Amino acid sequence: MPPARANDHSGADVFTDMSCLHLPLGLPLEEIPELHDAETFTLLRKDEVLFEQGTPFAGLFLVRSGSLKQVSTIHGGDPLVMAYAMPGDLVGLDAIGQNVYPGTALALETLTVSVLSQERVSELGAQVPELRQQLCRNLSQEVHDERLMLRSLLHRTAVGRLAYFFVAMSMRFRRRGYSPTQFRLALSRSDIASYLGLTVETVSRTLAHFHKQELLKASGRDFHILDLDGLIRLAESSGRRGGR
Amino acid sequence: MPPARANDHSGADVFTDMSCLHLPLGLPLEEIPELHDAETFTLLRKDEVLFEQGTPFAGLFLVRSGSLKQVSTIHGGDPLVMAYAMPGDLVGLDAIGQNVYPGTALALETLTVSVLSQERVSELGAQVPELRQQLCRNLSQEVHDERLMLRSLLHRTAVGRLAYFFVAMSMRFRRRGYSPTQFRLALSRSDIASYLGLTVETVSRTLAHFHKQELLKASGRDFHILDLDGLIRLAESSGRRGGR
DNA sequence: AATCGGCCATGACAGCTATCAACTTACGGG
DNA sequence: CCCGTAAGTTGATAGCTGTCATGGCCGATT
Repeated sequence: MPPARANDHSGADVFTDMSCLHLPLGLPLEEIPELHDAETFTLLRKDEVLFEQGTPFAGLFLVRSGSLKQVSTIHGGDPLVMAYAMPGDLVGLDAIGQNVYPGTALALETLTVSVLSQERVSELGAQVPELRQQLCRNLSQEVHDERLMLRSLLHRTAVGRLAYFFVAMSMRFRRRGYSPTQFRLALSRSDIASYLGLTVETVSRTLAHFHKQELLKASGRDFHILDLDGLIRLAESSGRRGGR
Repeated sequence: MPPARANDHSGADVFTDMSCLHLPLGLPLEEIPELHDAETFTLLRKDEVLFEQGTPFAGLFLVRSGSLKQVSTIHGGDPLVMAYAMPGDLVGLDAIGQNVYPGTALALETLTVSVLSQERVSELGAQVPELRQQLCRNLSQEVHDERLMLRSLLHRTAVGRLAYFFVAMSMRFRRRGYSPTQFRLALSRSDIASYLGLTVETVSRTLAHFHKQELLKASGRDFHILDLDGLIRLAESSGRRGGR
């Protein structure tokens, strides 16, 4: 655990580790100068939307502080929590397919982002062609990781899903230079449940179970991982469906 | 609510949108001449592998006849069926992230593919820069669709998952110009189960259920959809997890 | 300070599905 | 033609988890 600090842009090739379980579309492309010295900061308060599902692509956003969730609604059904973005994550990349944002980005708390407008993105893409390629690669990589994660979640029980979730979160925080064992998630239980395909009650019960097993202590939205290896073990083995 | 329009992706129903649920990485990019007059055909018999998980990217493959499945193994766990490719599908695109094939491609029956070697791909990418972009877009699109599908599958019961599966298959066949109500899948029940995160028994029972309801008749690997609308209704509503 | 409402936890119960097991069917080889 | 193995089906059972209902906790508003 590198004793990194809050606004850590060190971006030193973080991707050497297969970036397993990289939930949102976060990229280590913070070397883009435009993202740093930009006075193009935006501030949002809780529950304010950064962009809405279905609106045309307007730009990318780098989370500076706070966090947001991305939710997609199918068909007027329930909105599904698709991703959680924390400081350092780049948001909006998944709009490149349709030139439309596939989900609504909603601030979970006071949030500041720096904006990379569409024009700026195009410019950059033209100026530095390898950037586009790099972006594409990273997107592809992330998205593939997530696909794998989702497929294995399909085969896992609630215990396995939540273990997987916290292991993933732990890795993300570690990568960002924060403590991998103690962190705060702005997501509600309900958000977590939606994200994992469970119900609030099951999430609650499973957290209580983890607590009893001395694996993870949750109080409100603060989490303290006591036995990461135990969680990893659960995440890997605790699937019950379609074993073989 | 914004006047949802072409932004369907979200709003509009997932099924009318053609590209949704496009299980494998199939692209309509058959305009590439190299793919047509290529004498670079390869023939594989059942159970032979086209490429193995973890091997470096060597090229793309266009399925000409037969079909294959792509399976990924995590951690020495059970192999998961990730995708099913039928004639017209382009396979191997998901290797661009890591330059490594993320899964093993296995022929489900006698299979012919035309090969687009890595060099050829690079050449083409250089010659026609918009091709690369197009490819990237399509990949992104597909992968996002699949992400949405997987997330909603997480919230669905066996009935919902299988209904979803067959509706998706129906769409794919329709897109390819085949009958959307009668088709043959080379996938075994076990493959389908793995693909959907269920067990063989549940798949079997659910198919029997569909049969009784006059929704879908399955005999062996031949499927005959009797009530597509009914299946769509099930696919959309038959989720039980995390309602709100 | 009191109240209201959202979030969270917990219990009871029912429904769904994995598991185990037995059986049938399909298919390929001797 | 018979048999052996794999694939598919069906049944019984147990376990997990969704649903419904209750109560506590906390923050926000009055």
